Amino acid sequence: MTDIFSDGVAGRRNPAASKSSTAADAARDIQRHNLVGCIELFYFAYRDFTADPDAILAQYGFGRAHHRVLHFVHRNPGLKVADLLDILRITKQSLARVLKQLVDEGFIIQRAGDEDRRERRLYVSAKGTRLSDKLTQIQLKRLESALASAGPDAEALARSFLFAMIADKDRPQVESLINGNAAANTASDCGSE
Amino acid sequence: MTDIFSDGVAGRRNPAASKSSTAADAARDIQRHNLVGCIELFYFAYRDFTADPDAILAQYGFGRAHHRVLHFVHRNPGLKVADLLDILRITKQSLARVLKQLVDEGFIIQRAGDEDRRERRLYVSAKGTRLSDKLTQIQLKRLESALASAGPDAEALARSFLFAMIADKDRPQVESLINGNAAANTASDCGSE
DNA sequence: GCCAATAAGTCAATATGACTGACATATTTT
DNA sequence: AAAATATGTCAGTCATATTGACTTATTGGC
Repeated sequence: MTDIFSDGVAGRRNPAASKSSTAADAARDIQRHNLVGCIELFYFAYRDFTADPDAILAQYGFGRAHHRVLHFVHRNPGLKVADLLDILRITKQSLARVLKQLVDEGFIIQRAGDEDRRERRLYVSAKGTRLSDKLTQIQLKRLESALASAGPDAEALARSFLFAMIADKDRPQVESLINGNAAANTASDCGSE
Repeated sequence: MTDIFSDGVAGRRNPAASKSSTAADAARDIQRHNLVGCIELFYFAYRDFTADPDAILAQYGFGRAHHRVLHFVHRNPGLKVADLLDILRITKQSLARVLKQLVDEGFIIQRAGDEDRRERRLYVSAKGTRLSDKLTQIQLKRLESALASAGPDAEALARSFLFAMIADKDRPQVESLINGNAAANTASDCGSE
C-alpha cells in the first residue's frame, strides 16, 4: 500500500487536509465534499419515508404505484386518466393495471365526464379515502417529527429546499398541483361510494 | 356545479376555512393539511434527483441499482459484499447481478481479504471512479443550487431534516456510514485499475 | 351525416430490480 | 474433522416499468 493510496483513503473524509492542486485531487475532492453525505441522507430518508406506507399497502396486496394513484386522486377528485399520466409520468399501460385493481376492489370510482363522456373522471370511495388517509397520516407523522426536531423554521425551509430540488421545467406543474389545480381540470365532487 | 361541491373542492386546500368539529371533518383535515404538500414535494424532488443520474447510467446500460453499488463502494473502498448487503438492504441475489456486471465491465475490482481470504473486498477502478464522480457531480450540482436558493442556513437544516426523516433504528448505521465508518470495516485501498 | 381527432382501454412482448429458498464452494474457527 | 462463515449460484416468481399497435366510444368540424 503506497502513501498515495493510503492518503486517498484517509483523506477522503477530511477536506481540510487537501490542497487540490491537481485534477486528480479535484476529482477526489468531489468525494470528500461533505455535501456527498446529503446525497446519501436523501437516499436513506426517501427509503424510510416510503417504507411505512409500503408495509400497510402490502396488507392490501398493493404496492407503491397504487399508493401514488390513490393519493393523487384523493387530493384531486375528478382527475382524468390523462391528468394522472401527466402527473406520474408513466405510460397508460403501467397505470392501467394498478388503476384497474383499485377500481375493481372499490377504492377508486370512475365516472364518465359530464361534458365529455369519453373522459373517465376518477374519485376515491369512502374505502379509498380511509386507506389514503391512513397512508398520509403515517407519512405526516414522520414528517412532523422530523420538522420538529430540525427546528422552528424547518417547515418553510424544507419546503423551499425540496421545491428547488425539483427540475426547473417541472416546478410550475408541481406548484399548481400542490396548490390544488391539477392540470386545470374542471373537478367536481362525486357521491363517493 | 353546486355550492356544496365547489366549496368542497375549493376548500380542500384552505385549512383556515374549516372547523373540524366531526370525525369526518378531521379526516378531511388530513388532506387539507398543508404538510401534505411536503409529501408530494418529497416525491417529486426524489424523482428529479434520481432522473439526472439515470440518464447517464442508461448510456452505460446500467440502472439505479448499479449506481448505488458504485457509489457506496467508491465512498467506502474495501467494503465487503456483506457490508453492501447491509447498507442497501437487498438480497444477495439482487446484488449479485448488478455487482457482477460492474466487475465484468471493469468498474469495480474484487480482491480477497488479506486476513480472511473468504471475503471479497470491493474497490472502484479508475473507470469506476470516473463514472461515480460524474454521477456525484450532477447530483451535487442540483443539491448545491437547491441549498443556495433555500438560503444561508439551508445546508445544516436540510441535513438535520433528512437525518430525522430516517427511521430511528437506522440512524446510527447511516451516521457512521456518512462519517466514513462503513460497518467497522478494515478498509485498505487497492491498486485500482 | 361523415370523418378526423381525442380519451381511454387493451394486447403482446420486454426489461429491471426486487424477492424466496435451496444448494455449492472456499475458508476459517472450534 | 466438523461447524460456522463469506460468497456465489440456480431456478422460479413478482411488481413496476417500458414500446408499439390496435380497438372502442365519443366529440367536433365540415
